[in-house]
Amino acid sequence: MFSKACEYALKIMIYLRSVEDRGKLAGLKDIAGAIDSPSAYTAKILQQLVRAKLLESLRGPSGGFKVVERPVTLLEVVIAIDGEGLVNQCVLGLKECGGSHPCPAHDKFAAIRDHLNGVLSTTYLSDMSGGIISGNRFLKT
Amino acid sequence: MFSKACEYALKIMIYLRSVEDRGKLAGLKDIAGAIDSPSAYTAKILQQLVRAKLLESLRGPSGGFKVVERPVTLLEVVIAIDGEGLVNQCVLGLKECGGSHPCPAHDKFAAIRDHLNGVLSTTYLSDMSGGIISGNRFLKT
DNA sequence: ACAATAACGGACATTTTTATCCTTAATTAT
DNA sequence: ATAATTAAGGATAAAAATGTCCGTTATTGT
Repeated sequence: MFSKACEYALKIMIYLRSVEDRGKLAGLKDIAGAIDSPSAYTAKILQQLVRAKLLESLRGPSGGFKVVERPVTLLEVVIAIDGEGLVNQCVLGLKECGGSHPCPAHDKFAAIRDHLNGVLSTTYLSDMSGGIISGNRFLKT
Repeated sequence: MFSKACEYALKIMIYLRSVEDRGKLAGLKDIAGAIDSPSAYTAKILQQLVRAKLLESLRGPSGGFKVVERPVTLLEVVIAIDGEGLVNQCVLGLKECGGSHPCPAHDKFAAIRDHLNGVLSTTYLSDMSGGIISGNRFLKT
């Protein structure tokens, strides 16, 4: 469904939201440990998220990353890493699908895409971070 | 959502079902033309579908491919090419997700997966082929 | 039997994704 | 100022997905 990079990105964002809820910020090693991801690759994804303006970074000792102030949806994270394909492209790969030129699966998958879109666009990082803080939800193993 | 190979596979199966509805069978070139896919790569996917027992092949002049007799669902095609990951793995990539060890997104995505699973497992090739035959639905451009 | 046809299968090539390494730049604390 | 720390960025490597090429095998029609 999502690329590996996007899975990491979602976990990063949820984790950072949970850290920030506790008034802290986290560095690369901390993050990679928390989500069990390869550190150097995680650094690349963090950079993408900073460029996409979903994260802010601070260099130097006691530096690290934190989520921007405004509420952030899962959809924003997915689009920042995987692009809009999942949410607006034909499942059979047709360039133009819909209107007078639909693929055979168009209607059934339009409903699924709407469902997915609905969840992604109305779920905020803050909806996910509570379970991490309370220890009822997990980001690894 | 699906790999390119799986997109091709779904188009192949729907196309072949529509051809067979008209009492014919189709060869590689015919198929690749109908779904606008690279011929050699398409051949590899056809082989996978034969091995998965979703297609039967006939060699020699007037040979080609046809869908097996029994009804085939979209889910069978997806699993044959992309495996069961989409349908039973955690969207955040957790090995174990659910029960006492769920990821933060578990519930919301379980619903989406159920929806997807429902559509894939109850939609048959024959449900898709009519639109191709009548020319109201398309497999390319 | 023979030639033509079409699927099969292995090897190879290209592209994309995932992952690592190492140097540079910025910031902090001493 | 200096040393330590941490993100940024470029180059490279490894793996997986996508795509191509070509010889082999089975089948058909003549």
